Amino acid sequence: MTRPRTAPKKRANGVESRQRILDAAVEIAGERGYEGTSIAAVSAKCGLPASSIYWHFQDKDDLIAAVIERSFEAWADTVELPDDITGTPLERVLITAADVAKSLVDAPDFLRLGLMLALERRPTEPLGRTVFLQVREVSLGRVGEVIRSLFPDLGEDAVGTLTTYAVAGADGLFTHREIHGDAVDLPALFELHARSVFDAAARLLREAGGSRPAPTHSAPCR
Amino acid sequence: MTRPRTAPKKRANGVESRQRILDAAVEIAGERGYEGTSIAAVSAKCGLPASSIYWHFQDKDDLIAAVIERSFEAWADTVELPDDITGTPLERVLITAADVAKSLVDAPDFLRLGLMLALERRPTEPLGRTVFLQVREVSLGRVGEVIRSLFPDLGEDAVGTLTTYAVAGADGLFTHREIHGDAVDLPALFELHARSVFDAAARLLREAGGSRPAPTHSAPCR
Amino acid sequence: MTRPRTAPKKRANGVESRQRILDAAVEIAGERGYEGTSIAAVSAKCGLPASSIYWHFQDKDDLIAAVIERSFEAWADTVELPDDITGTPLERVLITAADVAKSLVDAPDFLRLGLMLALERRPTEPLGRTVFLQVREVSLGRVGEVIRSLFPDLGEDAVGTLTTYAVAGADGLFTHREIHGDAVDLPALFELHARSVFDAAARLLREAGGSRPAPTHSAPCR
Amino acid sequence: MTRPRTAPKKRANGVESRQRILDAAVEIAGERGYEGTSIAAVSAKCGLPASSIYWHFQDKDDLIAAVIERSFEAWADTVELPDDITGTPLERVLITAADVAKSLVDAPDFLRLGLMLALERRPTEPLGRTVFLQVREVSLGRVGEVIRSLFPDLGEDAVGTLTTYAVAGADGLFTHREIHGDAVDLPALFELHARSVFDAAARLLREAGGSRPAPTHSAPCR
DNA sequence: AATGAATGAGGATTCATTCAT
DNA sequence: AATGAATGAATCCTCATTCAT
Repeated sequence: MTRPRTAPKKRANGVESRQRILDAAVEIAGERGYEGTSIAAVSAKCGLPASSIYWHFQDKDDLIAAVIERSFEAWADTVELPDDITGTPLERVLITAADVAKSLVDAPDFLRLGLMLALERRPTEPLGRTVFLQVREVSLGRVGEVIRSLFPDLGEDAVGTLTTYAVAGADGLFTHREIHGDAVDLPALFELHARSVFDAAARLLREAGGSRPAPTHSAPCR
Repeated sequence: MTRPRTAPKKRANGVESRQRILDAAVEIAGERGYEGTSIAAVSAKCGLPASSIYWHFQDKDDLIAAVIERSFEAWADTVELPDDITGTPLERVLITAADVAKSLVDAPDFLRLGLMLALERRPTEPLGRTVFLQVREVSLGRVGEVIRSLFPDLGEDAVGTLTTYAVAGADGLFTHREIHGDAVDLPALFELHARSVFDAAARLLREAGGSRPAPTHSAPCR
Repeated sequence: MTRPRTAPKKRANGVESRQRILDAAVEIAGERGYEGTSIAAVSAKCGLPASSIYWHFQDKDDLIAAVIERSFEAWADTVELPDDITGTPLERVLITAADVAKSLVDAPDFLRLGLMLALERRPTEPLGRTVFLQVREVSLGRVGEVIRSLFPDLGEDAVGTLTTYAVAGADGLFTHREIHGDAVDLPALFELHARSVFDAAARLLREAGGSRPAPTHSAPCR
Repeated sequence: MTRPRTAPKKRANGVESRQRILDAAVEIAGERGYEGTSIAAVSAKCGLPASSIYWHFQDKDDLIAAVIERSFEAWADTVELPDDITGTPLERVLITAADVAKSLVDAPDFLRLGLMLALERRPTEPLGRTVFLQVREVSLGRVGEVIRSLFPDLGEDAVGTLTTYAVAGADGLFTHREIHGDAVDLPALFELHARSVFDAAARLLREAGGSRPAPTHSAPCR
């Protein structure tokens, strides 16, 4: 009765169907959100009957969650936060931002769908939302690491605030591009944002670094 | 095949009914998005039968659009961009940001629903999405004015870029709070964002001010 | 509480509304039949609110019946069976047929709608169907008279059969034209039909007129 | 928001279910026409839930079209235009007419429904109407063949006119019987009609036969 | 590893009609 | 003489899901 959540070695073939379903689902869910994604529509798009979808996934919730999971993984593979520690902090921030900007232009499905789910507030939270929050936590963690490594003298609270600000800004810029279309120059806006985060870090460092032990905004913002 | 007839309960009062419907709809649509908002649910919440909703609104699309319109107007009344030109530009930026932050904590329905709709990409665009984009344009216009008045020396391209960045950042921070709940300190993050925008403006001014004819980032980002 | 079924002398104005409603209703009912004619559609077409329609007509049944009645009257005014008894019987048959053909080309609403209603077999017969059957009986009567006057020697049974055949043929040709469009040359077909009826009359006369007192088809067909 | 699950009563048998649905639909549609045929009524009559009807048919339009198609096929199987070429032309015309008359008494559903649909003029033509027009064209073709084989000397125009007249007359007589009930002696009327068509053929033959090149009614009527 | 057929609940929307004004 | 507002029942159709095969 266990369903192959991870691909079953090489007995194969069911795997392809599963991929076909996910391919169809990611497209529809990215277009229409959770409620708008009907099993019938996915079935029509992937060519497999609805009952086959239920062979591969427990229910709609499970399907959407898998969509987000896979889409996030694909995105995470795209983004490769640079490990090489050459260049000034600002240079490294800018390179990282450019990298993220490019990845969001290429594979935005998971984020679009994830944000849609995240903005909803339905009484019984869909599994997909939980998954998105988890992978988002992963992203926040990585961004936090980058910031921490770039500004080792920052306190944890400041790192938290900056991380939140960096990620939220990225969300906002991504959303803006989704709204206004390809004309939006995402890389340029990300560079602007990267500079802002960098400046903010410097500001916080200055505030905390001086002799004043109690800077105004030392408490983390989330 | 004749239908039975029953006496109506209340005496007709169109305006009030319309408001009741909108009140119910804004609540549900803010929670569950476009598809998740069923006429039956709105009917149950406002007490009027579904058919009465169709007396006041052409269809679900029309209803959602009206929800966004009214909710935006309510929000726009809440935000009062300060006309008093006292204080330094930074002070004024901070005050404005605080004002917006507060308004978004209080009346976020239109923005949450609007962003949900904006992120969707369904083939036949819902009317509500169009309305949201319109009111968003209004917001962008006002923010642009504020920026222009604060930094009169900025070129139009820079104003455009800054406006985009300011609004997108606000969207991102708002979204972040919707995701992570009331624990997120929206006013503090908005203050941080305000400083970023201010610094970015200064930076752009510096770049443009030095060797006037060839600023690095003169092209607007959208 | 009595509704003005016949136009109320000259207190006037309500009369015009009534006509507007009937104009709209005849158009829609002619297009879509009984069930397909919704009060809302009539209301939209005539510009008066649905409730006003109920001021003028008791219910939908009543409205449709009035439509048929008025439409029949308009048609009956169009057809003027020639009273002048000049010409041979065949000539007179042909003239009559030409007249009817022309009238059916010009004002076919009542017949189209009537036939639609007549073909239905719903358990509770609509008033409109009854009205149509009544006016149809009137038509049959007149045709019978014409036939009787043209062939005074025919027995009543033969007159009945011929009448039925003449009218049914007209229905069929009319229907054919409704199906196949304006390309159908209704006058020519009516002339053909008229000749057929004339020949049939002659045939029946011959059969009955000989010394054989028991012609094969003396019983009327309906 | 999860739906409850109940066990299905019978084991799946697609073909039989499809027939059951069509059986129910033909009965209702024959009685009440297109608009009067509600899916709920069909569901009630065939015992399958409405949603199951939508498994077998795309929508109501598709169902009605299938009803017409099947009903026509059943009727076409009933009518067997006699292949044996014994007897005089008149005898053969009479036999054919008798055959058709009998078939129309027995299986009139497709024709009644078809005529109802054909008389309608709704802006978006129902699929069923199209199907009816197609099968009607088939019938017209066959009748045309019979006429052509019986009167080989007739020109094509005359064949066309006679075919139209024969079929339209049949429609009219059928309609008459639908209106006035079983008392109408359809076979007798069809015999009368058959004689008329025969006489008309003879007349056309005579006209054309005299001064070959210029027959009075050489243009076909449709 | 799949799928054809089915199903009850619920989706948006329209229906004919009423009644207070 | 008319109408704005309302209403319960019905409309067509889609939903997520199940289960025997």
